[in-house]
Amino acid sequence: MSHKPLAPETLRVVAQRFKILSEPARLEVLNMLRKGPLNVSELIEATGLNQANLSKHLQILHAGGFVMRRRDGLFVIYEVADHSVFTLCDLMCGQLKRHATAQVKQLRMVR
Amino acid sequence: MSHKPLAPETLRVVAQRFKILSEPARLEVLNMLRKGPLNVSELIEATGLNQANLSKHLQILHAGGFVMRRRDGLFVIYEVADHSVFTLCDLMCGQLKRHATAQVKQLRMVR
DNA sequence: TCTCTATATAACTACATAGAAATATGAAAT
DNA sequence: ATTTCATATTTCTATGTAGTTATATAGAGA
Repeated sequence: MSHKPLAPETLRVVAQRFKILSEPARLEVLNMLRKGPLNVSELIEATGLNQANLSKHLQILHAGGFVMRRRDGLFVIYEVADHSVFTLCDLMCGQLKRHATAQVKQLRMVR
Repeated sequence: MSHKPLAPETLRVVAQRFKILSEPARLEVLNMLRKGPLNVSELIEATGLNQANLSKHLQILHAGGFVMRRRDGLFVIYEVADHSVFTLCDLMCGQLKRHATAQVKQLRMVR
């Protein structure tokens, strides 16, 4: 009756990737990069995050392979590595809407 | 040049949903429920989680609308509410594989 | 070389949460 | 009513990490 157990290691690495997307700041960074590459200074302006904090988030996104980077003189330019991340976000939004709708219906039944 | 800013509230709730999926234990619970509904006792056995801990994870999954529950006598039966969560996981796995492959290629270039 | 600018890292604090143990709730059965 | 079983909740501890400040690195130019 039980389902084939996924390797604990698999569960860990997948969960870890979800964790990277579980910060509003990082989602905003990805969203800002949706239209195209930006350097760190532009991202500071676009997101309002302070330099050190943004840099940390960028390292995390980069380590997870969500963004690529290249140096251009003094600047470092970041860009989305895998646009399927936006598919993920859209799916998540869809679930969110369905869940919210279900909750509203539930409330209506109570009244 | 900057992208349309998403409402901070939107970013927060989407990030919060990703956070729910960012725990190996919760992913395992969902995976165990993939084939069909199970009660808590069966889930304890299937996952190896202790009762209190599993119960907490189930509350979190339920609050997020990932699972539904119903009582059956002494038992409480949980079931996946929205199977699109598995689409999310599959997408994440795909990204993971591409990222891993890219890293291997990168290593080859260094040698 | 020294200096300036852009970005990264270290060190720290504050807060969130996973896990475990103890206790509470709730439904059935005697 | 009380006992028993299944599940939920509370309380506590330990760990992880976001944000901030201060400092380090790296490249460009004088």
